[in-house]
Amino acid sequence: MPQDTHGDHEAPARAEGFNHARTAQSVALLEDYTEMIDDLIHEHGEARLTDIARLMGVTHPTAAKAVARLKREGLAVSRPYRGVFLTEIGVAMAARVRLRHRVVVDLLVAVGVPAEAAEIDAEGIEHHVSDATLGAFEAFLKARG
Amino acid sequence: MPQDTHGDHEAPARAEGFNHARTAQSVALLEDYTEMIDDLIHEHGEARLTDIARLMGVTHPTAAKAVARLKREGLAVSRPYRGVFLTEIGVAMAARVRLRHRVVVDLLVAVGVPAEAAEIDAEGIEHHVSDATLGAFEAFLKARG
DNA sequence: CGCCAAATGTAGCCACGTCTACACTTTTGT
DNA sequence: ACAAAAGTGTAGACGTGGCTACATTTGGCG
Repeated sequence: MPQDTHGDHEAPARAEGFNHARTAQSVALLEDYTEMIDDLIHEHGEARLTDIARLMGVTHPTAAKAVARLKREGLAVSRPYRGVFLTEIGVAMAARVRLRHRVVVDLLVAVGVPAEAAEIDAEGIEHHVSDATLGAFEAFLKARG
Repeated sequence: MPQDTHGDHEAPARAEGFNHARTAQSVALLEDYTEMIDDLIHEHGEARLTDIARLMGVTHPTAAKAVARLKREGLAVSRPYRGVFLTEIGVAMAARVRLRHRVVVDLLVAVGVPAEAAEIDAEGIEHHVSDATLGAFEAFLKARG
């Protein structure tokens, strides 16, 4: 819902973080669905709308709209009453998102967060982890082997 | 926008994290504005709508709507054409949010994230940090004093 | 004091994510 | 093969956060 038709005018530095967070939020949904679809395809050979909806914790029309957006953005394809599939770009995004998710969870655990909380919190945190931060996380994890 | 009228039906464990993240999102805006108002009051003695809007990186009607919601939720008070003030609850929330923000930034820096990226990313991350995770962060920071 | 600029309020629009309700396919089971 | 069940599509409603445009109030300055 950020629709961001404009940008920053002349936003003070303080606002940068907020605008950034709002933008991230708009991408988060794409990332989550993309990863979920990729998971389903790997596990069941196909991604059914009903399964997507159930696993995402939403109703099927909501999932359908999300898939429509994925298609609009060139991340997925599907034909009526058939499953959903990812495009090359979608697959790449899924891989990137999955890697980031694992790194975030690992880092949280590494600094002492209980595994269960780490999994839940990571779902929200990961979308706000920039490349710079991700790199630092990886370096930290590597350094303590 | 989660309107969450119901909850989980019977969401699989997988969905828990997503629902949690969606709920957090709905609270994030309240937290951000509350903290911003608190900051302004401390720095300038009052929180003007225009300043709030500018610092949040939005237009003034958007800030006005947010303030209206804060008032609805009992976090702030204001009279027409006067500044905005926090209720006791609002002040408490601001303090909690500020502490959490600082801990998150400190932790990011502690694991090697550049200060600038840490500040920006923290703005999005903090809203998804549960009490359990926050506690772990504090323990980690203390342990390496 | 009066007037104009700046601040605030209000109305109306759009996009989004969510839901319910209902229509229509596809699959399944007897 | 056909009816019932399951899956999918589509319409319509809501709340929210964003914006622009316009109305109103404050406040400062000549």
